[in-house]
Amino acid sequence: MTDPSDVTPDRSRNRGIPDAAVARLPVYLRALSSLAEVGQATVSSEELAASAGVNSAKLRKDLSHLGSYGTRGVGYEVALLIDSISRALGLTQRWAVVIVGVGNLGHALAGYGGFASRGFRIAALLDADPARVGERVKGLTVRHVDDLPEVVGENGVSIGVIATPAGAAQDVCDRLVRTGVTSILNFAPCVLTVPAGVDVRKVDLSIELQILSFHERRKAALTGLPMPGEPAYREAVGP
Amino acid sequence: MTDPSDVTPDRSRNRGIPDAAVARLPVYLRALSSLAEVGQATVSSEELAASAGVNSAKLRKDLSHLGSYGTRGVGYEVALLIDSISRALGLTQRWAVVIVGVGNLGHALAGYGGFASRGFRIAALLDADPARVGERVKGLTVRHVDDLPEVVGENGVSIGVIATPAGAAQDVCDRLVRTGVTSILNFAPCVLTVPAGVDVRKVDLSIELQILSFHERRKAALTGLPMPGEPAYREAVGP
DNA sequence: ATTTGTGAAAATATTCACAGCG
DNA sequence: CGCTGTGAATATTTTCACAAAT
Repeated sequence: MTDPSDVTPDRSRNRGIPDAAVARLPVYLRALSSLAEVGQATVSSEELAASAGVNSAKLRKDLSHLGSYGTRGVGYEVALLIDSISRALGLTQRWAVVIVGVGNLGHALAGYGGFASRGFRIAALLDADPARVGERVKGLTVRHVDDLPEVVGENGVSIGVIATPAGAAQDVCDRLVRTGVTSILNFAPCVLTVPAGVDVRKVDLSIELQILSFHERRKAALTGLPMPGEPAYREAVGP
Repeated sequence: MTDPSDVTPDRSRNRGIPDAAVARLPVYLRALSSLAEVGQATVSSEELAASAGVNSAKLRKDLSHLGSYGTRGVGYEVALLIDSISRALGLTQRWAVVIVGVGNLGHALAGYGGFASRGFRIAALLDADPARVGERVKGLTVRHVDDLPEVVGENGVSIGVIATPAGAAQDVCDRLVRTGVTSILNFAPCVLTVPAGVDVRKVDLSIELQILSFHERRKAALTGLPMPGEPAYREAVGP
C-alpha cells in the first residue's frame, strides 16, 4: 500500500485476468475468510474448490492468473491467498460508495452488512424526493441528489449504486458519470448507457426469477408431469 | 434437416437454448414490453438490440433458438415476439414463490413490483424468528418457516427465495428442497449444496461491488493516477 | 506421495459476413 | 433494396491430464 510502484514482477506478465475468473475471486475470498476464522492455515485446491462450489481445475487455473501462491504437494497458505486475492481485487483500499434511491431496496442496501465487511464505505444516501431528504437511515442523513458533485468530490467516491425506479435510473447514471463516478451497480430494471471507461454491472431480481422459470418449465417438460399451479397437478401428484 | 447422422446442430434434439441466450431473453422481453406500451408494432433486430444493450447479431442468434419469428426485410412483430419469448421462459403460467427471511432484504423483495408484473405471485413470507411471525408485510402475514410444507403444498410453489443470513441459508435450502421446491434464488452470501435436479441462482451484492472494485483498480493503474481515497489523489486531481 | 501449475483439448459463446427471402 | 437467419470464423471458458515441484 505504501509503495506506489508495481512491486510484483509476476503481474506484469499478465495482460489481465479473464472476466470469468475475476467474477469468481470474491467467492474464493469468502470461502478463505471462513477458513481463516476457523484457524485453518493451509488448504488444497480440492477443498477450497468444494467450499466455493467449483471444480478444482477451474480454481487452480483462476488462481494461476494471480501468480504462483501455492505449494505443490501441500496446497495454498490461507492468509497469503487472502492477501493475494484482495490485492488483485483492489480491496486493499476502502472504496467509498454512494447509494442513490432510498426506497425499499435502498434501505435494505444501506443496512446490508456485507458492504462494510468487505471494505466498502457508504459515503452517502441520496434521493430525488425532497420528502425523503433529511431522513436518518442507518446513521446517515439522506441528502438530495443535487448534492452529488459535492458528496462525490469530498469523499473520493468512484462507485455508485442505483436503487431508483427504472424511469429515473438513466438520469441518475448520467449525473454520477458527470461527477466522475466510473463504476456503477444498477438495481433498476433497465439498460443504462454510459461512455467508454465506465463499468456497469446490473442486478435484476425479476430476471433471475425468469431464468429459474425457464428451468422449471424445462424440468416439468422432461418429467412429462403437469406443473404446479395447473389443474391436473393436484390429481397427478397428490396434496 | 431431420437427418439423424453424427454431426447435427438440431436444436430441438440438443440441450435446447444455450444458457447465455436464456439469460438474455428476459432483457429482450423487457425491451419489447416498453415498445408494446408505446404501441410499436414491429421492430428490427438493430433497434431491439440497441434497447437491450447487445449487438444485433447476438440478438438474432438468440432469437433463432426460439424458431423463426421475424420477417426478412421488415423485422419482428412485437406482440408475436413477446408471446414467443414468454412461452420459452415458461411465463405463460403464474409461478408461486415463497420468500424465506423477512429482514431488510426480505421486506424489499416483498415490496418489489417487478415480481408481480412479470407473473410471479408471492404465496407467502416466512421467517424462523417467532417475533416476526404474524407481522403484516405488504398485505401478507409472515408465517413460521415450519409451515413450509403446508404453504408449498397448498400453493404449488416451485420457486423459493432465500433472504436469510448466511448461517441459516443451507438449512432453509434443505427444507425447501424437502418440500419439493426445485428452483432457488439465493441472496445469502454463501454457497448452497443441492441435489441434482434443483437449480440455484445466486445474487450477491457484495460480490458485484468487488468485481467493480477490480475494474476500478485496473482503470486507475492504467491512467497512472492515484486512486480516490488515497492521500495523493486530492493533490493530483483537485477537489 | 501429493498437489500445484499449465499446455492442449473440448465445450461454449460471440462476432462476422453474406446468402436468401420478402 | 433491407433485414433476417445462419454457417463459418473467432474468442472465451472449461475441463482434462500429466509433468514438475516439494
